[in-house]
Amino acid sequence: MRSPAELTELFRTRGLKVTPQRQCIFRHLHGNSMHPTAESVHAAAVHEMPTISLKTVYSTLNDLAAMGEIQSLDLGTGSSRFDSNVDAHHHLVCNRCGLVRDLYVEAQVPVAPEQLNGFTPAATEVVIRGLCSTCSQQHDRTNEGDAHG
Amino acid sequence: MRSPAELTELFRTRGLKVTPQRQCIFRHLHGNSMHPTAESVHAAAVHEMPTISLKTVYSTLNDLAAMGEIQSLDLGTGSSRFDSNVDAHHHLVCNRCGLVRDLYVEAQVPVAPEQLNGFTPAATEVVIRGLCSTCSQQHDRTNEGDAHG
DNA sequence: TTGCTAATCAACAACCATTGTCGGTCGCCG
DNA sequence: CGGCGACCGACAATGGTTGTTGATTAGCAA
Repeated sequence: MRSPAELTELFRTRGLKVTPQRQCIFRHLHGNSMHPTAESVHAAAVHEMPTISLKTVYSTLNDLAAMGEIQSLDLGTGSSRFDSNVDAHHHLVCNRCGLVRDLYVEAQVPVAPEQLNGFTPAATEVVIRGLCSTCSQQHDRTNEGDAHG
Repeated sequence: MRSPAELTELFRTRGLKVTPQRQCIFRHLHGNSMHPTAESVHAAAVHEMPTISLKTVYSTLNDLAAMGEIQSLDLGTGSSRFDSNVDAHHHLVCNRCGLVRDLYVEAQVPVAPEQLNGFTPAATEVVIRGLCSTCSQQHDRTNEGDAHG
């Protein structure tokens, strides 16, 4: 996504006011590769602005997503995650802790035209599910423990 | 998924009772490639059993998914969809009407080990989003109309 | 056939993520 | 400076899903 300064410009151009709340959200998203939920953006923002409301966070995130400045992801982890990375990329998702990591890979999906059968593809999303490094190690230990039991 | 008869056996083996409700759900899932939601399974089942409850449908679907007989999909269409196809395959999803189609493709996702960085992959899901044939045509007409206005 | 027990039902409440509403206040920016 | 958009708090409402309760039904093993 663009820098907070650029987003400030963009919002002004669109007739949207650049409030401290929005700037706060811009800053928390910029360079953030954690794929935060609205809740966690709010939690982070509250440290700076104790009275910022979850509602404001949601609407600002939706505004940004509508402008294409961030991406809204539904990875089946219960709540939407917001990705400040708009480049073409895919995702690794931990089945245990829900961690999401960006994955830069050119996926080859050789779809024959007759398989499309009239379907017009627009975007290809690849999600690799598994266990993140932390959960992998915990899983190993769990297995060891089971083996002894 | 297996045939209703096989599922009947499986349920008995597991100590689960084979009720008319469950059999009705088995039948409606078998060979169904529509990726129905719990709601739509319920709607179909009600035609045969007017008093079958949505709750029963949910719990039976969850039982089947826990046994690996069907697959629960979250494709960002609002509600979970249940896929009676457990083979390795991917999905086409219509951005407009939410239609889901199976896609049999061997996706090549060349992930370098250093990209995994400790992540242990278990499954790769590919979702191609776009417009189904029906919505594609409607979209074309809409564009024509816009061009005239 | 009987009896245990799981399954089901209806009706309802609760959950979670998200959005809407409202009245009142604040403050961005032309 | 002033209009209007944004914000707040507080709350209700949505939609999908799960839990609860108490009564009834019925699968299936003995």
